[in-house]
Amino acid sequence: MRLSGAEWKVMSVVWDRGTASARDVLDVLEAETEWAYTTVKTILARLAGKGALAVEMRGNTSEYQAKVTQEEARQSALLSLADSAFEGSLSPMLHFLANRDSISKKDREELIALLEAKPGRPGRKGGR
Amino acid sequence: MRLSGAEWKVMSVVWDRGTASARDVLDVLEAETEWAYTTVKTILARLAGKGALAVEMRGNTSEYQAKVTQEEARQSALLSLADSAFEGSLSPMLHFLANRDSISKKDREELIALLEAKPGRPGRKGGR
DNA sequence: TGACTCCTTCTACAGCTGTAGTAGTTTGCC
DNA sequence: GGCAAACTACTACAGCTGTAGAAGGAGTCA
Repeated sequence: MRLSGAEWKVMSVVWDRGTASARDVLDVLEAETEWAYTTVKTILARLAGKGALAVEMRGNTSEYQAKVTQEEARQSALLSLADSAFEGSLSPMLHFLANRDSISKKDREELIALLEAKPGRPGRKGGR
Repeated sequence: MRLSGAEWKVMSVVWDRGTASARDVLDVLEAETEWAYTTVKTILARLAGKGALAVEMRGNTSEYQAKVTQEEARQSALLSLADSAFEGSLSPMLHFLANRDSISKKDREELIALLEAKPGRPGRKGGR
């Protein structure tokens, strides 16, 4: 499930709200975009078309609901970026990020804690 | 500098070799793609057009050389992904990655070492 | 000098993305 | 019951991407 830039914006609103109409999405995005109502509709339709959203008519209004989780979408975006830009694996990406000096001390500490907290997980594969 | 999937493949070869002709690129990529020679040429031309590559004629052959580093390209790809999918900041992305249980024990240890090795950099902000 | 081979530039075309407009249907209100 | 508001479905169109084909110049070898 590959999402385009505009699709991410729309999905974010739906993830946030659980369920949303085109109007809801537009109301939220009005702050950051200048989209016309029909632009939102088009993107929603495309998302429904590719199976990212479920649509249900309520009265004369379509209500949209996410069929993929944000986690899943994020993961697949990261994998796809790793694939094109980081030799296909997440770990060079992590290394790259961990090396950035734009990471704050606080972040670093949190991350260390996170990484240390993870269980050993010796042989397990095919997670989730 | 936004690179498309095909452009990443081509840039990778150029980064690897320092300088490359279309033929060189094709030779390397023949293993993983089935591109025609002219496909490679098209992508090279687009990359030159957007300033990612410099071109120099040597005999009757164009030699291409990277004008952006892999680091820069990776960074901007990550920023752009962070922007669309992770609320605009790298740290949720790092958190997300660090939380994946697909990270090997070895990676975790390396990362912890990396993160711990970074200097304190106390008050500095607005990085790079 | 002609046939190959290799390289170049130009052109093409379909699918995806951003961004809507138009027209037709429902609905709520006076 | 009719009009405005809101919704829907359909259509459009330009720019980007993947993927080439065609045509033509140049070096090379018999």
